[in-house]
Amino acid sequence: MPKHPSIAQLFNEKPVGTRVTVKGWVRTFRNDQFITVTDGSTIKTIQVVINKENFEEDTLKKIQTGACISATGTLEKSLGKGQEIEVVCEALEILGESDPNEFPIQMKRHTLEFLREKAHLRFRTNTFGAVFRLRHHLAFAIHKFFNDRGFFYLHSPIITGSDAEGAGEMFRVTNLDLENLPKNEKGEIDYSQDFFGKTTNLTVSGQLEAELAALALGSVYTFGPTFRAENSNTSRHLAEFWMIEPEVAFNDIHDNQDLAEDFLKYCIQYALDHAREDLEFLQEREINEDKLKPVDERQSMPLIQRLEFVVNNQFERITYTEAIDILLNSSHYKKKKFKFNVEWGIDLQSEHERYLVEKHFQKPVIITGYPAKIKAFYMRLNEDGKTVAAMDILVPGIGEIIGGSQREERYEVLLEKCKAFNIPEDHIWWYLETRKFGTCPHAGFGLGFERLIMYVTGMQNIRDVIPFPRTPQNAEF
RNA sequence: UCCCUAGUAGCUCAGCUGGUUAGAGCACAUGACUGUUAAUCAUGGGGUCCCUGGUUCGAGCCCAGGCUGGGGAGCCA
Repeated sequence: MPKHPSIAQLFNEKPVGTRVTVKGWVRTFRNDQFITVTDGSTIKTIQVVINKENFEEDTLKKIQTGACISATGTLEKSLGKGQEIEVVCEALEILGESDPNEFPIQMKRHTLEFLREKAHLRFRTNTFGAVFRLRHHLAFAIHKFFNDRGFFYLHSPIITGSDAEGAGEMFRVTNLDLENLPKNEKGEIDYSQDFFGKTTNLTVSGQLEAELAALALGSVYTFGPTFRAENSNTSRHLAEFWMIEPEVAFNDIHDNQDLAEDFLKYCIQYALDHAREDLEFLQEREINEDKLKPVDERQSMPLIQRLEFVVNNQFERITYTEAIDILLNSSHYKKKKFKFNVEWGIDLQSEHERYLVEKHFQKPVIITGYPAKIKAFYMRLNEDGKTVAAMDILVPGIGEIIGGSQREERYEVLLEKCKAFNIPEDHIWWYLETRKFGTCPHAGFGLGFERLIMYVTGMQNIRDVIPFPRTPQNAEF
């Protein structure tokens, strides 16, 4: 514990009449008398009141927006209207100056795009303070949810020798001298001289490893960084993001849906219970930002109401085949408003998913039973022989937030799928072996952590919910 | 990667049909005021109009190419 109380503590305990020290950063200095200070412990700021007669002019000059100060004085009930308590300052120390001509964060509206370029300082703003406090609470909620249910936290490798994860383009990991690559007799690059004696990459998914662990420990989850070298330039994709992947032995696709729905609701409820003030701030922010937008682009429900709606309503559960029927029978389809064709066998396009979630059901939807051809090789083939026990959870505003499946546990069927998907057996021999030695039904899913944070905070761009976003052509900071 | 769109002061933006010395609010500096709430009032400083080239008597404005940001699509979480 720091020797001084945080601003959050001061507001919780309100030790009026006692001598306290506040340390934090100056937001504004009004009237040569009132310093608004934030220390990040809460969205709230505390007002430090000074009598300028009592302080050196040099000190007063250094009370600038962005400066770090330590103020000691008596905590009093505020005489002003804007706040309940304030510190009547007796001693003031400037811990770190901030040249106002250079400090870019002002007490005014900044665009998120501008703040993205100041990622090292944007933590100081209300918005990013709220977002990153929520990010913490959600991470904690995830661990608590799984821990309370007897799951074990599995650390899947970040550097992987497997190139069959099948989830996307990978980043190569090497310590070969790129200016002078070793070659074999055929003139090819000799990867046997690389650090691991073979080609290695950053992981695109911990799922296969999680399956190995689940078939021994029962219920496990991973929660770690994941990397995709795809040239995706959207507000929903990152090259480096954090993913949660539970995997449960003996669960089928229905258990998997129950787990995913419980999980999402738990995390959202946890945020509502533990970060209410931050959510209220973000809700206000969203309402104000919406005023600048055309009416049809505004949120139909305020943030907190949206979150409570998800917590209090059953997710809609439909099959892919039913989804296609709904789309085909929609007036939207009959008026030819979809850009992409709708027929059984297509991969659902963003516009289709959005229609189902935002127009038709207006709540989270779980779609199961996708055509085998458009889903990954490890998903369990259904009795009909053409669909798999896959599930996607779609939420309004974000689209797909969770993708999962019951895994193919039957050795022979999995071998066939490997052939059909051109996955060499010797690349995943270890994965196949779990189906030879005591295989069992099991299921799991993957959740993009940043997408959950987007949904809970209402932030529209994924670059604003991770401290230092990694996207194509951008790895600043 | 494809489509659309934007780039003017530190920030957010305006800038007419191509026409004289490029504007506002905020921020900043100086002063006044002193229980303020993004305080207020007065005065002041501050510009590679994204870059390169072109058209023109004349380009912030028109044209071409590029760079960067944003939105959408694809891929996906």
